[in-house]
Amino acid sequence: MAREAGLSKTTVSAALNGTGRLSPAVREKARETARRMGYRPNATARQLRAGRARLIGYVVGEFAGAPWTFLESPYFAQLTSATAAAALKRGYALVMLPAGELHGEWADLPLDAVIVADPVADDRIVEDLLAARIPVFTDRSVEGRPGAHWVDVDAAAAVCETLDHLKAQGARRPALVLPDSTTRFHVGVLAAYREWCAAQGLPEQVVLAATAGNGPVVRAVEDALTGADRPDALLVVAEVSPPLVLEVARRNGYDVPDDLLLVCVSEDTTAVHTQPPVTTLSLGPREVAEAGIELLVAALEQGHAGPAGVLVPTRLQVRASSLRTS
Amino acid sequence: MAREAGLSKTTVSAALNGTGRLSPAVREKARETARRMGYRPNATARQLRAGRARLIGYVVGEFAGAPWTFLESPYFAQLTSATAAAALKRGYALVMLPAGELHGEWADLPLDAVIVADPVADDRIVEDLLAARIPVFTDRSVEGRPGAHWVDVDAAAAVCETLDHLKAQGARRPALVLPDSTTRFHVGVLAAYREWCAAQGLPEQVVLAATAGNGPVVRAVEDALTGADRPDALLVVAEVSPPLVLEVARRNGYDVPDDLLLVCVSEDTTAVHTQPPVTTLSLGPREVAEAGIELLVAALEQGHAGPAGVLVPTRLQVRASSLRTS
DNA sequence: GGCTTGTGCGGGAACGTTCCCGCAACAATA
DNA sequence: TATTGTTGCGGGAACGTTCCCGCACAAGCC
Repeated sequence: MAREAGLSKTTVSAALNGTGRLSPAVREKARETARRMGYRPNATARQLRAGRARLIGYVVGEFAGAPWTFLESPYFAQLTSATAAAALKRGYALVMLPAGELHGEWADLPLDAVIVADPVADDRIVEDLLAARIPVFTDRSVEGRPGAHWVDVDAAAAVCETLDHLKAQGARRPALVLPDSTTRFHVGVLAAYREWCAAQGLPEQVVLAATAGNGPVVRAVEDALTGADRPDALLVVAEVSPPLVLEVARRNGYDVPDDLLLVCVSEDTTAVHTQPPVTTLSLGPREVAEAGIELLVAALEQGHAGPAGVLVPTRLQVRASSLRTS
Repeated sequence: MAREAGLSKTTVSAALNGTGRLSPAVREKARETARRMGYRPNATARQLRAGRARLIGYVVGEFAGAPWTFLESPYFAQLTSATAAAALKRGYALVMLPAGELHGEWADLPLDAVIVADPVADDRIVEDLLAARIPVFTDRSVEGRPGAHWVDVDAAAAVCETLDHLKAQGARRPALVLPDSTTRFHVGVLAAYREWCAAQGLPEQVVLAATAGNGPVVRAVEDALTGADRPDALLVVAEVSPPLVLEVARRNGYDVPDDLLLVCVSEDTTAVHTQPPVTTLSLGPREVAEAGIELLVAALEQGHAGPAGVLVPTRLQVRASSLRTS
C-alpha cells in the first residue's frame, strides 16, 4: 500500500482505478508514487473483493488415458490456443488441467468455469464439476447433461457436403476411415455416411482405426486401400498427417487424384505443402472456441441469457487431391 | 461457511484441512456437513491468506508476431503440455498468455512466476516482468538477463553428435537447413556446424529458411537439394513435417537413404510412420519442461537455492533414413 | 450569516480464509 | 483439595482490496 504517498488506501485505490472523486493533483501523485516504488495492487485481494477470479479451467476429456498428449493433435492445438485467445480478449485467463480422476488438484484453483473439450461418454468429469457448482462448457455435446452448455458441428451436413463433392468429381466407391469411438461426432459421421450411400445407391466401405493416433489410422488407411474392392475415393475422418496418407496411397500403387480422390478431416497445415495439396474438411476449431467462449462469458456475466448450445459450420477446403484432372 | 454444522469457522477450517486438535467426531461432522451442502472453501481467500496463488504464467516469445500459433509446432506442443504437467504435479497451475505488448491483461492475474519459452533477443517481455518483480524463467538462455533463470540444450554437442553419425554412415557433403533467426540455439547450431566441417575438412553448405513454418522450410530444403553440388546428407534444424521433407527429396530424384541421409530436428511423431522412418534429433522438450519447473519451484519455495541455469541433453533417434543400406 | 449543495478525501467494514492465542473442561499429579 | 498439564474448541485479527458512507470545507442562494 502506497501510504508512502501520504494518502489513504482508499484514495490510492480510487486513484489507480480511475474511480472516485479525486483532484487531478492527488490522483497523479498517487500514480506517480506507485510507479516510482513499483507498486502493483494485489491481484488475489481484488479477486476476493470481486467475487470471481476471471479464471477458466480447460480440460480435454478424450485423452483421459494419456492426459497430456492432446496438444500434439493439430485440432486440439488450434482449439486450445483459440480458446485461450478468445478468453483473454474478454478478460479471462485459461488454466490447462489434466483429464483423469485427480480433480483434487483443481480444488485450490478459483475457477469461474471449466471447459471440457470433447468429453467422452463414460467419464465423470462433467458430473463432478456440476456437482461442485462449477459451470461447465463443452465442445461436442453430450447427451443427458442438462446443466452443461455446448458447442458442436453439424457432422451430417459436413459429411454430405464432402461426399457430394467427391461424387461430383467422379467418385463411385468412396471409402470411409473412422476411429472406433463412441464420440457423438464420430457416430454422427458414420450414420451420415451410411445414409448418403443408401440414398445414392452406392456401396459403402468403412474401415475402423483401432484407436486415435497416426499409427493406427495409417494402418486403417492401408487396409481400406488394399481391400478387395479398390475404392476410388477416400474420406479420412481421423487425425492423421495428410502427407502420411498420401505416402501410403502411393506405396500401394494409387495416383492421387487420378486413381484416388482424397479428403482428410484435418487442421494440419502440412496439407497445403504436399504435391498434390490435400483437400481437408476443417471442423473449425477456432470458430468453435470463439463461439464457446462467447457463450461462456454471456452465461457467466449475464446469468443464463442466451442459448444452451451453438452449432458451428465446417469448412471444406478443396485442393488438388480431390479434383479430377480430366 | 458451514456454521450450518453448529461449529465455528475455525473448527470447520481445521476439520477440512486435517489440522488442529479436534475430536474425530467433530471433524467427521464438519466434513459430512460440507459434503452434504456441497461446500468448498473459497480458493481465492486461501490464496490471499497464503500469500501466493500457485499460478504460473506461460508465454512463448518467439511467436510474438502471431501470438497464438506456437502450439501448432510439435516442439512447443510438447513443451507446453509437459510444463503444465510438471507444474501441476508440484501443485502449480499453468496459465497460457499471449506474447506481445498487451501485458496489461496479465496485471489482474496473481502470477507467482512467468515462464517465457524461447524469448527472442529484442522483445521486452523479460525486462518488463523483472521490473514488476515477477520471477522469470526461460528455456533457451538469453544473454544479459541477470535476474532470470534458464534451461537450455547443448546445441554444439547435439550438432556434433549428429554430424559424426552422418559421417560414420558415409556422408561427405552434409548440408544444413536452418531458419534465419538470431535465437541463441540457431546461432549455436550454425557455429557448431561450421566448426565441425572445418575440423573434418569437409565442405559446408548452408541454406537459410526465410522464416519458420512448413512452407519456407520446405522451400529451403528444395533449394539445398537442387543446388549445384548435390549433398549426400541433410540436417534440417527447423520445425518441419518429416514426411514433407521426404516427399521433397523424392520429388527431386533422391532416394532416402541411398542417395541422401536425412536427419530432422523434430518432435513430430509422424517421423516413425514414414517409409523409411526418419531419424530425428529431439531437443527433449519434456526434459526441458521438467528441469525448468523443478528450477522454478525450488527458487519459489526455497528462495534462491540452486543454480541459475540447467543444461539438458538432446536425443538422437536413429532410424532408417540415416542408415546406409550398404 | 444561516442554509443547502457539491467537492475531496478518509475511516470502517466486508470478502472468506488461516493463524495465534485464550478459555473452558477434564485428567494427572502432589 | 490445590496445582499443573492436556485436550477440544472458538474468538479475534490479519491478508489487501473495494464499497459505502460520513465528515470537513468551499461555494452558491436567500
